[in-house]
Amino acid sequence: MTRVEVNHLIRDHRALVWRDLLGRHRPAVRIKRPQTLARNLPRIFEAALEISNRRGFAAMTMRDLSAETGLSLGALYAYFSSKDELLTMLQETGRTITRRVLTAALEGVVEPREKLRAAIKSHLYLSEAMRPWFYFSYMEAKHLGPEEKSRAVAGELETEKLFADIIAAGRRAGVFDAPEGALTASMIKALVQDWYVKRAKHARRRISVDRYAQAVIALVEAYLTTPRLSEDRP
Amino acid sequence: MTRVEVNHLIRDHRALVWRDLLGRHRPAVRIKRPQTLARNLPRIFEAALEISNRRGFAAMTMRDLSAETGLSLGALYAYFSSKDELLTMLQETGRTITRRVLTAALEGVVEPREKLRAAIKSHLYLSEAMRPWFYFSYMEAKHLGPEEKSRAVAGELETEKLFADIIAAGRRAGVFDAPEGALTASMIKALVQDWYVKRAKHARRRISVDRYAQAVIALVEAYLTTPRLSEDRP
DNA sequence: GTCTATATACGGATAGAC
DNA sequence: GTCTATCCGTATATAGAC
Repeated sequence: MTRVEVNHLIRDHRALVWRDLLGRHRPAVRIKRPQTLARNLPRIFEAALEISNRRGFAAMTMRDLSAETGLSLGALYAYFSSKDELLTMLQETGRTITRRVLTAALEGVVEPREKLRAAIKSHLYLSEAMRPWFYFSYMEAKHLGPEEKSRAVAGELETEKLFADIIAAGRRAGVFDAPEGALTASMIKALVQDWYVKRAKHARRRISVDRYAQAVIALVEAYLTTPRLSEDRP
Repeated sequence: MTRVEVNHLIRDHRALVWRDLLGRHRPAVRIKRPQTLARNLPRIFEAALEISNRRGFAAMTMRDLSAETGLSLGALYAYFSSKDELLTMLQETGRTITRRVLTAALEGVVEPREKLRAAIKSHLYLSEAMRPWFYFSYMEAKHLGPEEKSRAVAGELETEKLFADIIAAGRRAGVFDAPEGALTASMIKALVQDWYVKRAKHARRRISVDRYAQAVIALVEAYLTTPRLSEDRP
């Protein structure tokens, strides 16, 4: 799974994700012409992510968004019914695309070592291609309403389970020695998240996404394939 | 380094941290009697952390804080001059105590393996004892003003450098094989942060801090002590 | 569809009595 | 030191013209 392949998957799925999104928010979106929507909604989303990721969603005012997009306050409210709904729409987009692309990226890969590598890489490449969305989802998840928050948590666990299932399969196949499979999956997820949450730091150090991916893979594989020694302390 | 020892260190240093803090904010704090300060300021801080960690600092209103502490709006402003200064005070407290306790915890430990284990454990135990502060520092760091933000970043890097220095020393001593020392340090930090950022998840799974510490240590030691194979892909 | 102008409410912060 | 009452700015959201 290369960066280019992941980017192709993103392109393939993006249109479907937008359609899903609009389907779920029909009454709020008062714009009728698909062309207008396609021209402005992505700009609104990008601007909202940019401002929110700098100062936080709560601190972003509709006037900021208006200035950044070039649309008036009144116009903005034709694309969503409230600031809160904008938050929900943004979160949904990130979650949906993550699920779709990751599923597609792993289709057909069966050998556990290969599959684990592919899962780590495609997650990293995906987060690289859509960094603002990932960062936003991570930082603003707790500001969601109860039902949206529980969807966000479910999405997180789904991704984590993907790693856990690969490790479990590897154990059954005898290629992994994993005394803490679920915990290892959770640690992999933490490492992947750190890539996009601390993006600026890694960039300053000139760490490329491929080098980071290799480091994570090497770390995890050393753990999963080292014969466990019983001298390890309790 | 046990949990109990870390808790003792926290207790020993707490008073000094408070004094530092008040020294730096003298003009803003209008409360004169130390007793009154000692009774109310901790309550204000706890309440602020509790509300902020649930809904975000920006979304916390002074009226919320007033309700939660039982102090009136007017009274609150005798303890700090603005909501922004409250944010700064909260951040400073967490940073200062982290630096002091971690330094004290590693005093006298020299053997690299031992030292790395002690650093991981004491960081985890510390974050466990002061979870609200750690979570708050992590989530709200980006909402700080420029000079406070750069202090926060410096604090992060200081902690990370602590891990990096131990790994470098271990490499010189021949006990660690670390092709990516700095990156490994950054990954350890990410894993430690995940402990307190995703606290609820770990609690739900009944993962104790000791079990988590063991998993992180085992993961990292497997990587740092496995002879590197050149068959690893580029 | 998009604009300007505005209703309405809520937030941070202060004044001044006790 | 703490309270109540209030100032003043700014936020979200809407009305209605174009």
